[in-house]
Amino acid sequence: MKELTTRQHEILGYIQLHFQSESFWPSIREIQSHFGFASTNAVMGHLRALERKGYISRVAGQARAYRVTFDHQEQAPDGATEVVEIPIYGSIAAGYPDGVETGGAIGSLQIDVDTAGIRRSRRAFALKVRGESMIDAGIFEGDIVIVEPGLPKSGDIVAALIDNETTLKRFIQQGSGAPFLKAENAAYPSLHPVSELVIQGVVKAVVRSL
Amino acid sequence: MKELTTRQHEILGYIQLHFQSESFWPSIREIQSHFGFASTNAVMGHLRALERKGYISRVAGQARAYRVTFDHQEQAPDGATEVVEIPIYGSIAAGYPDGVETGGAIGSLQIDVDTAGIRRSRRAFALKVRGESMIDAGIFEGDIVIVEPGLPKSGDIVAALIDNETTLKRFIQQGSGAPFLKAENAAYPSLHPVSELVIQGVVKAVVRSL
DNA sequence: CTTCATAATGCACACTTGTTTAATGTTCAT
DNA sequence: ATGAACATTAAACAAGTGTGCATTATGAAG
Repeated sequence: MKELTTRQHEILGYIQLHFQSESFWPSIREIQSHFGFASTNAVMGHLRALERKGYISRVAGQARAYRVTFDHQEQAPDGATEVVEIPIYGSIAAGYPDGVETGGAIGSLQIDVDTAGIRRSRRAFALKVRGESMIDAGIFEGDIVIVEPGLPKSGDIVAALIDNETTLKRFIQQGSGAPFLKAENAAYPSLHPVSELVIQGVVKAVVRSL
Repeated sequence: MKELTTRQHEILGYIQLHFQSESFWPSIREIQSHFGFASTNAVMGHLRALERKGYISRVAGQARAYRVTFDHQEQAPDGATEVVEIPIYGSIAAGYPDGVETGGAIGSLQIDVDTAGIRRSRRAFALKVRGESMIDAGIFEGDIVIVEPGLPKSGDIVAALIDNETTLKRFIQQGSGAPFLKAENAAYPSLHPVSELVIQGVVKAVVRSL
């Protein structure tokens, strides 16, 4: 594939951008005005060059009738990042999620381990958030949190089993004192739990579909 | 969504098919001759109907300048959700979110299309969020938003190009009035942009690594 | 030094294409 | 039967749009 000059590169970039945002191609005069040319022929020359070099293909005489044949924006070569499938639970009834029987799962998602911030070795799971106790931490009802089993550090958001129900709270441990759980919502009280505190895991990522 | 008549359905099918195979839209006369109409006005009526019912959106007076807003047919045939790789940009400088300079990507993430709420056909990209203008919508600095190029509906969060910088705002259009952009942070003003508003895409998902 | 590709101006032409107005006939629910 | 939405014909207009020719200038290659 022949190289493009700077100007040709800009033109190709613009028409692809225009196509992406408008879903139809720019006319020659639209390209002209975008680049501030005084003549449509400046554009013509570049389009001819792009076609000659094989980047686009045009239909002669017809309006906005062309296509980008060579996709200029190459894909990032597949990195070493690994994609894992994570089951989504609506709630986790009694203690730890069963990783084996996925009967309770209400769905699943796939995401690469780097983005989710998890290790493949641990069995991560996901929860669909109910309630608004973490709203001040930017976690809303309907969001999906990815939880990795493990011990929390102070400040982590954890999935904790309280009254037989999984709840999201911020885990706080000051000095060597007893840890407590803080709801990130001014309307909710903090919990100073007794010994019966079961931490199911640490929230590693939040995914929200809009 | 209002129902389509048989004829309207055929027309919509044809223009989508034409777009798929040619990557640009058919002109009115091309539609006309494909269906054997004796008058361009037969097509005009159907296009008006399709636009009125919200299936397409047209640019008045311009050639082949429209788009299909509601994707009528086309459904993923495979039950297995598909994982796509999405490039992450730190910012989009001069209006080229594509890989014109692939160096712009600061990473990539992989996620299944269902969770991200995107279509594989569109070229989605991701942005690392800077600033706090969307804090009230639960989008914080450092979050990653997945953006799909396309036209926004009122209430959508969009990536918009303002002063040569990509910014997240909520897109509001009341009735048929001019749209404006609203920051989801009480400390930030709303923007009533002039015509030079470039919407780079609609935010479909938010991913936060903790 | 000449030649060639790139880059751009200026202008006019002609085809492409969207749009309008006027009319006719159909189907369908009220 | 009556209005409303649908379907289509017909002719003409105006704007959108691609294209050609003439011309100038620059930098790299031969």
